[in-house]
Amino acid sequence: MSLKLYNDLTRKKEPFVPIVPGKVSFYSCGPTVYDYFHIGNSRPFIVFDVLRRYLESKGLEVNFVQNFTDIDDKMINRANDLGITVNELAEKTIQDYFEDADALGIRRATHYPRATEHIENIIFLVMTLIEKGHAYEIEGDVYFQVSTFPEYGKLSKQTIEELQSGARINVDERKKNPLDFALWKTHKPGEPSWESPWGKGRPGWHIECSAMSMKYLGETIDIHSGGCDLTFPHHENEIAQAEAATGKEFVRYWIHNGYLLIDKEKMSKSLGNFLTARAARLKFSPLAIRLFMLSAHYRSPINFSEETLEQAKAAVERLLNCWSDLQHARTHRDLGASEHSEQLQAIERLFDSYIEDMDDDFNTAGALGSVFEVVRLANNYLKDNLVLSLDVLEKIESFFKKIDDVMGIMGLTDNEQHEDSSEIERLISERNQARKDRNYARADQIRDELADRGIILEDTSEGTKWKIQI
RNA sequence: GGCGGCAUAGCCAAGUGGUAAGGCAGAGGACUGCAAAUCCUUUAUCCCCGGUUCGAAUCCGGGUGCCGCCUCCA
Repeated sequence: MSLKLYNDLTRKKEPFVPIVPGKVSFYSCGPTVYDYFHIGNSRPFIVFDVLRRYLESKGLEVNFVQNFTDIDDKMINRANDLGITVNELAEKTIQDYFEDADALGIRRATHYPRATEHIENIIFLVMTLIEKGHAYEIEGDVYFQVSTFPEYGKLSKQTIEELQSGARINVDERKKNPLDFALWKTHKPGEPSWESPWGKGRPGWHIECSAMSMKYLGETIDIHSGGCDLTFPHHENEIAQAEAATGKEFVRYWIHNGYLLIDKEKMSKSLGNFLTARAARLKFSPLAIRLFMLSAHYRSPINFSEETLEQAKAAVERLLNCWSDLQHARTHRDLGASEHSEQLQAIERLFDSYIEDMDDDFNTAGALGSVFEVVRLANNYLKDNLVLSLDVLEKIESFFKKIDDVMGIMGLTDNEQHEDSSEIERLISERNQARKDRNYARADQIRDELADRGIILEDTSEGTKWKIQI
């Protein structure tokens, strides 16, 4: 059993075989840091975080690189609007990025290269392309000449001619071909610029990813990911730049996530129909947002709505309730050495099924099915057996820990519980004494106080359970 | 015009040849100081038409509808 990934380059599912056994080089296109990222932007961050974690769970060492685009038109315009420098804007936005990404359980990448810190690498790459006849300079601008790269269009499955016929852009008359794209842009007054062989200027957008990917991961890497709207032109151009320069294959597996829609429309800043990830995570729990993102296949469009998020939240609560019931049972039930091999085998089968789905092009929605089947198994097990097998309990707990370590939907590993459980237990005892004394006013008071702290109490036939509200 | 995706129960969503996972909501039941919460059980023949096949949601042809890329965009 091994991982298969849908490769957009071949439009087929292919067995994933890393270049270097045991290691994975993974470049994921990151944000342009001019504003908070919105919940649509967070889809690739979350799903590729999960893919990265899954690879690691298989024992692979993943070198995960995500860039920050910190110089382009949007950066310049926004900085001007705010009356700050482009660098100040970048610093502030990157800080905000980490605040939101961390809160959403997105693990830190191995490297976060920024375009402005790799100007030398970029210039060197542009020089190489000029030397090799793939690029030309006009009045301080440098363009990539697509006609010199016959494979141009191989990712978007279009020929240069087909791409031209559909072009809607206003053609810059100086370019040799409308599809030629800027590698270097000449300096304009009031814009940040760097010295280069072509005068002062700044890099084009696409070149940074090629340059930084090669710097941190090598000329040929395993995986390059991004939103499907980056397929053309961004990733097509990255391929052209890198492969024209090195003569080697740039990326083995290209993977793209589908859009997040809102009211059936693409969520985007230009349409103005966006919700920032910050607002979303404050309104819904990060765990619910993650489960929502994983509830559909990563390549399918997914519709964001109040209703779908509430559904995800309820699903997370089901997981968490099961977990807290298991913890309660551990301390309140007899743990006999009784044989429950049927359960053990069933859990193993469900874990295999989870792996099978994840291995099949990262089918998180299918994998979640197995997760919830374990929930039902666990609930039934607790319901049907007064004396529990420690083996079974540990097997179930281990299952949840493993899937949570990859999906991050239960907060078992990343969100440490900061509540003082002994304090809570003490209040619960006090409340139960009050209940025995029929002092329900005091009992309810304690329950309300804990509720204010986000602790939910549940009275059951085997005592009072507590859990944290998400 | 070119390229591509999608259509499965009230909602979300797996499933690519053998009579449809899972989640949410709903209904019934259990538990309970009322309540809440929780748990259990339960709910579909897969957009339409035609074809291939012993057998199709799953393959082929046609149709309808929705969406995306070809311009900055995750």
